[in-house]
Amino acid sequence: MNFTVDPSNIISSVSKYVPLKDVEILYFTSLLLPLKVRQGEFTERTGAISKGMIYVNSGCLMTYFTNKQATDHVIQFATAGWWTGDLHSFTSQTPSIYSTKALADSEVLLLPKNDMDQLLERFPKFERYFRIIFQNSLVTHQHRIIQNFSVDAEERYQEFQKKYSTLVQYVPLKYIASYLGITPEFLSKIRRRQS
Amino acid sequence: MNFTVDPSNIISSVSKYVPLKDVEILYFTSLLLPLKVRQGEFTERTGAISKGMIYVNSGCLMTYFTNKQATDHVIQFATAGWWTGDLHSFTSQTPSIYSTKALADSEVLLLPKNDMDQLLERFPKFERYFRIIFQNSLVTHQHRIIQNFSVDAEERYQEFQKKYSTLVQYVPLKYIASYLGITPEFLSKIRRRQS
DNA sequence: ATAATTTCTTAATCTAGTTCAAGTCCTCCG
DNA sequence: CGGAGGACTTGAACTAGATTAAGAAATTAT
Repeated sequence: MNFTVDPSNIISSVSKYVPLKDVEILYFTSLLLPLKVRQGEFTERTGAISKGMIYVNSGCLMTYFTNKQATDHVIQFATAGWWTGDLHSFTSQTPSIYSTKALADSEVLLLPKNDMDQLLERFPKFERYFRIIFQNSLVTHQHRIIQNFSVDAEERYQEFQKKYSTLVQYVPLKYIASYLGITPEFLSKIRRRQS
Repeated sequence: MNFTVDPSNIISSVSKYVPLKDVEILYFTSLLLPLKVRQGEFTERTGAISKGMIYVNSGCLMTYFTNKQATDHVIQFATAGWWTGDLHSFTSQTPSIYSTKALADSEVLLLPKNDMDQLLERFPKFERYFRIIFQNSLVTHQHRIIQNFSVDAEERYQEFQKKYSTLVQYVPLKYIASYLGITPEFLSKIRRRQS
């Protein structure tokens, strides 16, 4: 381990849902692999098996899917305090169909599958934590599906601006377009209309 | 309780992920509220707070969202062995924005919020079960978002037919259209093309 | 600085999917 | 049995958003 990351962020994130004892904190943090990722670098790559769940300590990453026509589709942005990665590849330990890339210099904590399994085995308390994390994420995903069906691109962009006002400043517009499910050209049109 | 439901389905569903002792089975099933729902009846309604997590023992339900323009958007179908309901309303105990309706005469098991909380408190083993359920569901939802962005309606319909071949027979086409994010008229066109 | 590359915008053309309106087919119910 | 309402289809007109191609602006590298 060539550098360390202050684990206080992730600990307080977990503590929001389950109270932790010192021994649990110690064991949990011992499993986390700190990683520095420079802007443009990848933590996960299409075709490779997921290295683990990724907790963003600082910076910003995005996860996207590349289809047969070689167009990218952003499925999520993750800023400090979020978990990201390819949950499917992680769960099934099969080659990933997603890539995860840093949009800014970032510090992340990696929790490999085996280590997570052992963590959950030894301290079932963490089952609760991840159950809540996944449950909340599920609500968000359902909301996004509805939104994509029942709201037009312009309104979706406005909601995005509200919800991710910090991101809007440094995430390239083409990725925002992709996240919204439209082309960069069309996002341009929307932006002109607005001003 | 005016009738009972054989709990062997739900027990074997849970047992697939966590081994259960008799006392756990007994307690768990004691919490489940059996409900008979006739075709066309609702288990959940927009504006009301979620009654609980809904396990489908037999039959088929659908959950949908109605937007300001009064158009329905199906977010999921649930057949035997699936959980359904409005997870957001369930989690936050706020009024639901979804409705859940039976597409066929069905038997469901209701797990109210308080009871689930107590279950998880008393037997943390169930945290694991629901963690896995939510984790898998999350993977499915991510896949659906990607699919809606990168695959056209015709291909989406074909995938649907493969994946839900049992449903296709008795779910009205307009609901399938809604699930796919298109109008019934356009689905009609797609179907004509195919034959 | 200047060149090179990527990002963003603009405009013209095109298309997947919508809307509206009408008609057919089913099913269920008195 | 007939009729009433919902489910499905058809077609014509329309529109949100895609595609293509080009240029302007911003970053990055040399």
